[in-house]
This record gives sequence, C-alpha cells and structure tokens, in this order.
Amino acid sequence: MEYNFKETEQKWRKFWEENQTYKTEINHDKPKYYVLDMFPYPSGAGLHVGHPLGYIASDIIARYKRLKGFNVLHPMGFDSFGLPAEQYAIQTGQHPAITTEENITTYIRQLKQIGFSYDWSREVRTSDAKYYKWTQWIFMQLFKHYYDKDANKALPIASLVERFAVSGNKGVNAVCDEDTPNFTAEEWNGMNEQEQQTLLLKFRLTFPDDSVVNWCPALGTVLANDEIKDGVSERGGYPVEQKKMKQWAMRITAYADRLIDGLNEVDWSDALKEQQRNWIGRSTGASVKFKVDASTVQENAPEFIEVFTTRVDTIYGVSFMVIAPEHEYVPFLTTPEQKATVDEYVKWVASRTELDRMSEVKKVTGAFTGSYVINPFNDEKVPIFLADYVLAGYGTGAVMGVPSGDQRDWNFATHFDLPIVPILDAQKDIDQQADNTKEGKYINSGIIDGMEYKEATAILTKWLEEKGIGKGKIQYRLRNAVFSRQRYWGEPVPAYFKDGLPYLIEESELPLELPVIDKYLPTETGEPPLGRAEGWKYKGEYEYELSTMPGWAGSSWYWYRYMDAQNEQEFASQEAINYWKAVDLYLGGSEHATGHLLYSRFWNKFLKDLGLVPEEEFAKKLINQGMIQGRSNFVYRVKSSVGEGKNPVFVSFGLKEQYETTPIHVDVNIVSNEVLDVTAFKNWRSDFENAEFILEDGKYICGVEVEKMSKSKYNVVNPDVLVDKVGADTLRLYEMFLGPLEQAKPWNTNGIDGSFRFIKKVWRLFYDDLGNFKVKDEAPTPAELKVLHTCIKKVEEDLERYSFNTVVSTLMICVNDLGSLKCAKKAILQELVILMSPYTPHIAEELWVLLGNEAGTISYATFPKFNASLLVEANFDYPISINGKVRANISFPTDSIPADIEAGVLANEVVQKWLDGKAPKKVIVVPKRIVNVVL
RNA sequence: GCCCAGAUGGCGGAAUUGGUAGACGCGCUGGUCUCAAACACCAGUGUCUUCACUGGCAUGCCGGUUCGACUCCGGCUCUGGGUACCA
Repeated sequence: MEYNFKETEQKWRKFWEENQTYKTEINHDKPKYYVLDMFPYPSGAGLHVGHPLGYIASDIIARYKRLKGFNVLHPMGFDSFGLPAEQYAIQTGQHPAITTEENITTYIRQLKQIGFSYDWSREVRTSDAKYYKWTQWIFMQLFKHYYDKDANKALPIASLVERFAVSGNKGVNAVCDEDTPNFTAEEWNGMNEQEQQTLLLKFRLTFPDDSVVNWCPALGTVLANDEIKDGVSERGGYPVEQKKMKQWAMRITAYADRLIDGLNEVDWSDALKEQQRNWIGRSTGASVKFKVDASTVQENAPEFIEVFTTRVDTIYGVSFMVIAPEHEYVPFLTTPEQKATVDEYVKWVASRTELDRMSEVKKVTGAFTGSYVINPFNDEKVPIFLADYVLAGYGTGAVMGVPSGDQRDWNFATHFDLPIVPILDAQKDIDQQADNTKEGKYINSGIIDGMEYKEATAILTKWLEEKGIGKGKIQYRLRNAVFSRQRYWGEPVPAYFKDGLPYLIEESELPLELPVIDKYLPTETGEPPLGRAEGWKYKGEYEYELSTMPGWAGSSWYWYRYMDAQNEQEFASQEAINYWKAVDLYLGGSEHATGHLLYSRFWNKFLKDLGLVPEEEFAKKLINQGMIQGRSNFVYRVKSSVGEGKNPVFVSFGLKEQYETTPIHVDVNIVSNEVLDVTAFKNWRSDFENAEFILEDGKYICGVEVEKMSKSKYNVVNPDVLVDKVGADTLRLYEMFLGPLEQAKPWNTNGIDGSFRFIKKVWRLFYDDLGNFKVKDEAPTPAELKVLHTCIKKVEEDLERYSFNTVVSTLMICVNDLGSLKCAKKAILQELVILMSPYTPHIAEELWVLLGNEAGTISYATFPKFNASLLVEANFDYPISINGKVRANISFPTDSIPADIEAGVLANEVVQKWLDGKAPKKVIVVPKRIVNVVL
C-alpha cells in the first residue's frame, strides 16, 4: 500500500484546525518559549517558495520545543500597510483595503497548506484599526516624552515643563535640538503658549522637522529611492529633485548608545551586530569652529563654520573646507564672481540622489564659493568649496579637508590644485596618494610639532575648549528617523495643527481611522492624498496631519500584540507581557538588519522606559534566513525559424552553439532536472503548439540562469504546485535540505525526489509490499538501538545549533539503516516518529496514531532521551600522520581510551618498528584524536 | 564608493574547537525485478595515471602562519544583501 500523502495531510490539517491543537494559553507550569517569524507583507503575487523557508525552520523549532516540554508561542500575522497596494489602487481605483484583504486570504490559505503550528487565534494585521490604534497610541507616548540623559531614559514632557517653570533649562540634561537656547524660569514663564510649545518640540521624542526628500514635481509627490531609476521617476520617467519638507521625525539618536550597548546582550550573529554598530556609527572626535573671513561674504553670513573631525591632530594640514551643496550658508558665502558656477553646481547636485552621490566618488566634483575661513591654529586663509561628497544630513554638513591624510581630500586637492601639506614625519609618498597613518611625530604643526598622536590630540582638544571654539565630541552617523510618508495606505498620525503647531488628539479618540478618499494620488496643490478627504478636520476646525506613518511603524512593536491580540484596553495586558516577556527566537531576512531590527529595538527600549515591558531587548536570539533566488530556464529558438508561417524550432542546450539562437524564458514548472516536458511546452503558449525540437540523447535540455524571482521570467515557484505534487511534508523536508538556512541560494527542485523517497521509505518501515501493517511489539536488538540513538544524538545536537539541513541527512541515514536491518519494532519506530515530527508533522501524526497513540498528541510527546552507552564502538582509532603525509591508525577498545600522551608513546613505538628501531625526531600529540610524527 | 556576508565534484551541499575533504541527497553508469517501462532494490561515481595495486592533483585566485589549513592571517576576483520613503 502506497502512502497517500494528499489524503493524509488534508486529514491532519483539518484535525489540527478543528481541535485547535496549537492554540496557546498562559501556563505557569511550563517554561515559555516564544518563536517568531518576521511577518510578511501580503503581496499580490502570493506566497512563493522563498517565504516558507524561514517559516518552516521556525515551525521546526516550535515543534521541537513543544517536544522538550515548553509552552510555545508561535504566531503569524501580516504587515499589511505598504506601497504596492497603494500603487495598485492608483492604477485601478480599488481601495487598498480590498486588495490587501484578498491577498491575506491567499496567504493564509497557502500557509495553512504547509502545516505550520501557528496559533491563528492570535493573528494580527497592521492595517486593522484595532491594531493601529495602538501604533498611534505609542506615537502619542513618544510625543509626550523626552530623553533625560541623567536618568538615561525617556521621561514625561510634563515633568520637563515643571522644571522649566522652576529653573528654566539650567541643569536640565536632555537630548534636544542643537539650536536649543538657554533660558531662565522667568523667560519660560513669560512665554506664550505658542512659544512654549515651539520650544518643547526641540525635546519631544517625535517632532516635525525639516528633512530632505526626493520630490518629483511632475507627479507632485515624494518618491522612495526604490521608485527612482537612473535619476528619474520609475513611473513616467520624470525628473526628481531633492527638496526640504516638514516631516515628522523620531529622535532615535537619543537611544544611540543604548542601541549599541544592547547588542552585547543578544545572541545575534556578529556580522549583523557589526552592521548595526556601523550604521549607528559612533565616532569620537572634536568639533572645531572656523572663523569666516568677513571680507568676501554676503550679508547675514555666519560668523563661524563648525566642523566635526575624528582627526583633530591633522588640523595643521587643512588646505580647504567643504560644505554640502544644499547647506543653508551657501548663498551667504558665495561671491558674485562665483555665483554662476555655484548655482549651476547646486542645481546639478539637486538632481542626484544621495545614493548616486555616494556611489560615484571616483569622479571629483565641486565648486569654489569665493569665500574663506581662518584656521584657528595657524591663522591661514582656507578656501570654502562645495562638494557633493559632503552630505548635509551628517554632522554639521561641513568638513575640513586634509589632503595628506585622507584619500578623498587628496583627490579633491589634486583636482583643484590645492596644497598638500605633510603633517607627520612618517607619512610617505603623499605626492602620490594620501597616507592616513597616525605613526610618527608631527611636522609643520605649530603647537604640536614633535609630539605623537595621543598627546597631540589631547593638547589640541584642550586648546579648543579653552578658547571656546571647539570641544571633544562624540558624533553618530545615525540620523533621526523620518516618520512621515506622503501616502494614503498607512496609519494616520493622531495629530492636528493649531497656529502651525502640532497637538495630539485625545487618547479616547483613538483609533483615528483612515478616511475615505476618491483617488489615491496627491492633491492638485501637491498635498498628500489625505488632503482629498472631505471634512477631515479635528473637531471640524483644525487641519489633521496629512502624512501617514511609514511602513516600519506597525512592525516596530507587533510581537507584543500577539501576546494578547484581542485586548481593547491596552496594546497587551501586563499579565501577558510579563509571562511571554520577549521573543526567544526571531527568524527573518538579513535585509532588515538596519531598518526594522533597529527601529524595533528603539521602540522596545522606549516602551521599557515607560515601564510597560520588562526587557531591554525584544529578541534574544536571531537567525537570518538567506534569500531564495529564482532559477530561470531557457529554451533556444533557432533564429531562422522565426517568421510568418514558420514552425518554431528549438535546439537543446548542448547543441545550441551550432545554430544562431535566441534564448527564451520558459516556465520552470514544465522543466524537470533541466529536461523540458515537450508536450507541456506545446500547450504552454499557443504560438508554440507546432514547435519542433532538435534533441540530444532524445531529450530537450534547457539552459539555466540565476535571477530574481519574478513573474515575467516565469521562474516563480509557487508552493501550492509542490504541495499538490509531492505533499507538504516533502516540501518542508526539501526546503530544509536545500542548504544552510542563512545562505542565499537559487531555488531548484532538482533534488526534491530524494525527499519524496524518504517519506515513502518511512512508510515502508510500517507496511510491507502487500499493504500489511508489519510493526511488532518486540524487544529491539542492540544494532537497532544503536541506529536510533545515533540519530537522537545528532538530531538534538543539530537542532540546538539550528543546523536544519544536517538533521535531514541524519533522519535519512536512520531510515535507510532501519530499512537494511528490516526493523519493524514499535519501540524503535515510535521514537523515530517523534524525531521526524518537527520536519514532517503530517505523516508523523498518521504513524503516531497507527502505533496506538492518541491523535493530536505527538507535538506534545516527549523528545527521546539519548543513551550514550548504546553507542560504544568496538574500537577507537587514533590516526597517526607522519611528516604530514603517511598516515596510519592505532586502535584501542573504546572502554580504554588512552590519554593523549600515552597515544604519543604508542605512536612512537609503531613508527620505530617501521624504521627498524630508529627513533623519530619528534612526536606531537595534540589534544585531539590525532598523533603527528616528524621523522 | 561604504558596511556585512559568501565561493568545496556534473549539481545542492557535509566536515560542530586547526586534525582521514567530499557525509547525505540529486544526477549519471552498471545490475536485479519486468514482455517492456515506471516504481523499488543492489553496486559504482572528485580528477588525472593504471587492467589492477598504487601514485599525483584537488575546497575562487596569490602569498603567509602551522607538524598539519575548506577552517587562522594579509592581498585580490567574482556573487549576494544593505545604503536611511520597497518590505
């Protein structure tokens, strides 16, 4: 009797759903374990085979932990706000909520087919008003708090207001805007409401701020970098410019240090932690104010230009200064003679995105303003340039140029023929390239001549501080996060404007639901789509914020909502939060390293400061699964067969060099092991129904290329097709067997037969060829026990180190060995079924019941205990390597494994025997199972 | 450009702490079963040399450390991810 996977899998999925087998409740008798997948954006293309990769792995861990006695929380939901649904709405006029709903329905159907043990009663959707009510609520808390550096946490703005009323901002050590003035209590109390609110915005953790966006005048909208290709809009190909706009910002920089420190307490890959550290980019250096030479500048020019440098010691080597082309000082610093050049340059830079600017650093560009600053250390006049390698958003938007010590400055100086002054005696070949060494003693360097790096830096910093023109400073690369999107399909910001200042709506008025609008484009006046909503005013009077929140808002706290998904009073009850605490295992793609994972950590820390959550870090352990790439197949059409009335002729891959051909993408679903299903191909496209083929060895072999998965390349593999063909268990097994989870890999189904065979082999351990159930309740033999316990040991070890692919090999070996032993003993098979169940839950459940157990209990069975004494080997080999070449083994019985030194002596004897008594030069015993002999 | 990864047979990959490279699977070859095929089972399969034994060469490229390197260090090449409004 063949195993009927279709019937069996369907039966158990229905059983699990009807019996709510995986519904989870708080249970204080068991240790808890929280396994979380990064929830998907429900795209219109449906689930593809890349999605389940991580979900299968996390499901395996969820099931494994249940076997280990944990109370497992394993939920799933949808990050359902986003750009694609909105773009679809713009094209079709259909409300994004409808598209999103349809897509989610498809996703759920597809996910349920693969047999995941999710507790679906906890499902969340970020676009659901019951959910985003709490996203808005958290936003409001951010508005109501500031970051106190002394307390090192967020505190209520109300307490700041109290302090201001008593003593102004004297003694207040808070994170705030750079331009915050000093004020006394009297001054504060003398301010009107508007002035006070304006000042408070400089402290709030979320606040409206000027930031630069990609503005497309033709479309009247802001574009994502993703929507820009080659400097023009992807839609329509219109020019894009950089424009400053009022945008909500999140003061994530307040948490910069805690975001760095927290990395030490989580079990994430070093690579990912390093990426976050680099993203935050904490650097220690100094700020220096250069006095502007007043003789050439325009009215209202600044007195000083401040720069940040990590190499203040190189200050005597400064030969120019560069400010960002969009810097606010530019008009004041530009002399009439230079105005034309500067204007042209600024215009050119405005047409480029930040990414372009950073990518093309080989080409040196810039423009001289005509003005100068004075180097405070040697009073030299230093020319001020504009250059696009300086970004307005980082530091002060101005840098000092030291050509001898920095390659980019060197390139710039060479291009504009500026002096290159050596500053250290150890610098070499600076006429050829920059030398950024910190070695040697300073030369041409005034007060630090003859000193070394450390001493010089200290002296210079002290000097700056004494003169009040600079100080030691810690600078972060991290910028405050822009929190506004000029889009429709996102959470409305629960704020309105009065006299140009933002105010929050009442908490009791949440959720602030998305209004209905006629179309999803910006208004004619360039306002965001919400500007189209009729009568959309707070209390019918005050303009609401028209931007919505970014995609990352809803995903920055969702793991808490799963803990108590239906709660209408709180985002989750304290009871639930304090039971589940934090995510024990978080699984998702590494492409979220500096986006989602950083924002989520930020919000989590904020919620902790408010005393609402217990843990500083929300995800204790993180695994990144690699992206599954598409694997396209090609057929090669002979060019001479193209034309009216001709039958298309295709030549097999191996023979295509003999013809002139055009490669054509062919649907990967009609290709198996690169062999084309010729009949299916003729049916695939009507213009190919009369196709002729030039075969090799009677087969048509297709070409292969790795590309992104996409509909137009016919390389999207839908899991539904595979589930239908080979079953969910085979798919689960195969996706895990494909390779290490973390590695990116192209999808191919070439080896899926092996996984399918495994399932059939397991079935044959239970049924003979005639369909008779052959399992007997007999005592297992030592050989059978050894096979089983080798498997238990390896499966447990590998799952504990998240090596999902090697577990499959181990299970295959075990089943093969039991097959060879013709083992049909209940005691052995029962344990094997438990071992398999995380990978292949459907067949495991079926076999579990066949062995006489209760249905639906296998997930909560006990993971088999490994018995080491069953694995005793007869002999234990010490390999001997001689001069690293000749090898031999000395064998010992396992119960008398010798100490390493003893093994060395024995090896010495063995070798002496070979050498007729001559002693080897050296015998090296390493604390491993190996002895090395040098002759 | 900058930051972070990766590269091992015909293919996917294994090698857990520097210790017998190629487990396991696919594919291929031969065999058993069959009228035949499919399925299943058995055997072989890095490469060069050889009837065979054996021996040489092999973990992207160049160099280094070590008795010993897929593994550690330095320098490249190529591929993937991120680069702040894709999610």
